Amino acid sequence: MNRTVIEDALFPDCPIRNILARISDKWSLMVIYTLDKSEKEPVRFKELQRQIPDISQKMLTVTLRTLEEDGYVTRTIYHEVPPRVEYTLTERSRSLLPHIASLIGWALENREAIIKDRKDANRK
Amino acid sequence: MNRTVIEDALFPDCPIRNILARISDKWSLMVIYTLDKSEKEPVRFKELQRQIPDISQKMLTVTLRTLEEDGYVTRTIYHEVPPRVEYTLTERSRSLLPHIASLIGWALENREAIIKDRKDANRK
DNA sequence: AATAAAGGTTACTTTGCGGTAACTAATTGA
DNA sequence: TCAATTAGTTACCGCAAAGTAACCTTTATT
Repeated sequence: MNRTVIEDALFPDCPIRNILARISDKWSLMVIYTLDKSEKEPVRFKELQRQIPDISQKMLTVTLRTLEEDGYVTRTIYHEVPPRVEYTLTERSRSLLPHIASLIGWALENREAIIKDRKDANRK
Repeated sequence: MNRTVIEDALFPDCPIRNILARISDKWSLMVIYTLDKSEKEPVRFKELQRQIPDISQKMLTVTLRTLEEDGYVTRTIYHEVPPRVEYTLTERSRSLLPHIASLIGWALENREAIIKDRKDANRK
């Protein structure tokens, strides 16, 4: 990755910006990580809700649908009553996860310094 | 980085989420990459505007101020007329850039497949 | 006397993300 | 007969992010 490639990749309304925007919303990464936790075991909708207690039902649905559209999760419907719908991560999200992890790692290393800087800036 | 750390790092309203949210807004990465392009040469406000033509003056100001608050850029004022204000990246953003680059690299590798999936999903 | 220059600020408006609450389906158990 | 269960959908609302346009400052130039 050289700088020229990156530069081109971020021009206004480019697909890269678009792709990253869709996973940097409020809930996508949280959902992906929750699914990842289960080690390839499919997870039901209700179980996701239990593990992410502060997400609303609507946003869980919307987030899962968007993730499915972009090929990050698969959705399997079982026609039972009450309904059973199971979600699993695709290979695509598994290949994404290390990159996210490296970002989070960076944030963990730098968070104290950043929060301090932020305070100093607002003190003046 | 194991999964437990990542999990903890994403709990609701945690500082990590907060830090990442502030650089995943509409303009921050674009500004950081534009500054990076100049190879440690300070860049003036007007020059940033020229290189990011679709950003509004207000949003360029707001973005730069936020980046300064969090220690990603330094802002140097020269009391001349007309005014001169120069921006440079800090070591902090230079240490962040490789992680972003790896994400963008991933997006480049996967973009065609993702866009295809998205089309297929909407065709049905 | 008017204009341009750089780097903003301000007020106002628009957009869209996300939250809330109510409603649905079909079946089982009390 | 009623409630509970799962996995949603729908309509409505609020807030914050972002866009637009006008205005400001001081000095040099025409």
